[in-house]
Amino acid sequence: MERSHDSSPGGQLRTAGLKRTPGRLRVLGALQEARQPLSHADLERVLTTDAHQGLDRVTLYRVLDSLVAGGLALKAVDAHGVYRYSAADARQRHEGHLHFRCVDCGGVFCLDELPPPPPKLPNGFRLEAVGLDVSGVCAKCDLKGHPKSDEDSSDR
Amino acid sequence: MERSHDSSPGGQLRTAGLKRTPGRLRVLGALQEARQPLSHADLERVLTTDAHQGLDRVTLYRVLDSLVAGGLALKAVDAHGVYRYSAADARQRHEGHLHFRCVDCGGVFCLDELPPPPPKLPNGFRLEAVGLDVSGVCAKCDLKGHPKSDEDSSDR
DNA sequence: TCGACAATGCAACCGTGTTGCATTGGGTCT
DNA sequence: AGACCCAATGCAACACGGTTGCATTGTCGA
Ligand SMILES: [Mn+2]
Ligand SMILES: [Mn+2]
Ligand SMILES: [Zn+2]
Ligand SMILES: [Zn+2]
Repeated sequence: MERSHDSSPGGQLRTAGLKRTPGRLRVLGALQEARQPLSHADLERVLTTDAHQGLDRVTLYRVLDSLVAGGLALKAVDAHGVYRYSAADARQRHEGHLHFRCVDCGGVFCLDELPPPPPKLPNGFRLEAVGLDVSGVCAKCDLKGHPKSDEDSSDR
Repeated sequence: MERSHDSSPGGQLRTAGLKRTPGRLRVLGALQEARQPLSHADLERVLTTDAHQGLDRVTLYRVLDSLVAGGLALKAVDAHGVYRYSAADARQRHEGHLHFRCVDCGGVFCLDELPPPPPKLPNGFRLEAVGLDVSGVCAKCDLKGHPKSDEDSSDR
């Protein structure tokens, strides 16, 4: 039985014109399960189970490249300068509202607020993206003590 | 002659409680001259002249850390995952309006538009920063040919 | 002027991401 | 099913940004 519009990982790969390999299936599945964008390192961890051993480092990078090229995944830099990947369709479900990122625990929370209207640009300028980064400390992390003058404001 | 509120690099270092060393003076000066945020590599280039040889790589990183810690410089990740630094007071002059970043040439342009109002947060959440990232292609880069289906959309 | 302690230089290291190349394996055609 | 082609994989080596440890130098206050 074969549906022409298959929304399973396999069908999505076929639709995108990508070969359906074990690695791509597992990575795409992991991205769709994930509740936040995952880094390469995250994916190596989540793909290494008792059952399967993880992909080769380089292969994972190339799998991610192919998913991005095929429009099945999105790639963005996080606050530490590391690329994070998310399933494209998962991203669509978070298009109509803003998000808050906790700088302490890294958690991402959906807000009940609309994205800002696109700004007016000078003549000849072409707008491609408007990203609003709302960040701070979430309720749980705010309770767990903020030792007056936060000594541990280290990055990377 | 010594003013208590000295806005020169030397005075700013003193006010911030940082030792006034040649490296810090030159780096802070370079950041204040700069018209865009500079990366570590940018600074190595701009600090290496016929007159002076550049600081040691590691020292430059530590100088930048100290300026950030002292509140004299700001640190942010660019689209390629590289840290860029700007003088804090230079940044203040760009607080009342938005900016547009060209993803092609990297240029930053001031927009005649106000920052968005801070969003409402769930109870217990503490807002620390709201960053609006407006990006696309500037007028000059848009002219210089976009070969229909942009083959060169490579990152990093 | 002297001494304490911060800042520097140098070497070694780490994590992320890339490139080259030989080998494997998916998809397709017969 | 079998054969073929080229994309996908694994492995080694590399590039680059950024960090750590430690001995030496220099700032600044006593
Ligand atoms: Mn959401
Ligand atoms: Mn401006
Ligand atoms: Zn949190
Ligand atoms: Zn441009």
